Amino acid sequence: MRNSSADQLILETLGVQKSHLTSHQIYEGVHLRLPALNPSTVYRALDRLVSQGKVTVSDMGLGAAVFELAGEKPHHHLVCQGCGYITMIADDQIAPLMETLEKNYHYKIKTNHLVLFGLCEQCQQNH
Amino acid sequence: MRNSSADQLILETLGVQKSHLTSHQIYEGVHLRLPALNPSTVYRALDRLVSQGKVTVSDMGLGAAVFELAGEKPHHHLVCQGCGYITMIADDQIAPLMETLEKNYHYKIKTNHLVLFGLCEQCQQNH
DNA sequence: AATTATAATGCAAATCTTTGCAATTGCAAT
DNA sequence: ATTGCAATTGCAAAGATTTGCATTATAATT
Repeated sequence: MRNSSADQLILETLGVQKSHLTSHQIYEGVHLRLPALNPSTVYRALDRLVSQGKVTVSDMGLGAAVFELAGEKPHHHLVCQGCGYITMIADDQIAPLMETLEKNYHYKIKTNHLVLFGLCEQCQQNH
Repeated sequence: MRNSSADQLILETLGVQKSHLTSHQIYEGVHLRLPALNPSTVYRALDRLVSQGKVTVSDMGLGAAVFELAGEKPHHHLVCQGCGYITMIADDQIAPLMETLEKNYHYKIKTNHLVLFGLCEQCQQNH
């Protein structure tokens, strides 16, 4: 494992934007600052960072996975499959489960962003 | 919403294989039985089924999202980012959380497959 | 049965992502 | 400083997925 400039750029980009970025958005952002950088380099660097646990991925049902810095404050979402509305879930509700799992399975969980799909109250009725 | 033959084929394929299939694997499977079917039709049908809640998606860190029939018995995984080993999590451990969330947020949760990433006991030490 | 509105499909092009291989770079050991 | 090894990168090609638009099929209505 080596200190790569692509990795650095990606980490900075994620650090600045602090939002959920798709791989392509990341490529675009990095490309602005260093146009010479090849797409495949960016995609490969992203893979690396994820498997190193420095970056996390989640699927928010947007058609593409989204990335963010690992170590950001854990936060979670409910996504309604009826209307698309996204609700935040406080980490208080999730953290205890994570701790239980870590204890039961002797695991150190890195996932800091859960996305759960379902139907909101309204969309259950409109069914 | 209409009864489409592509949808039927996909549901049957998922029903037979009962495993986690990527969109491309699904396309291949369906293509075997009906070679005339266009890729874009399959991908669009898959989208449709997901947003209708008949099929669920999850990212297992394999580089591609995996699909399965909604309504299958809920099951969950821990994926180790060190060695890649996959541990099953009993639904007993997860179900209570889901119920709590459903109550607190008046939601009907459809996600039946959680995938959490982290480090197993060994890989924490080898760090 | 004919008509209409809407959903699903095919096709081709565009876009996004992955992969193989050769060239380059960074790091450590000499 | 030089050397050697392994990781990273660029490039080009292949592969996967999405999109726009015209066409076809479906279901409901008349």
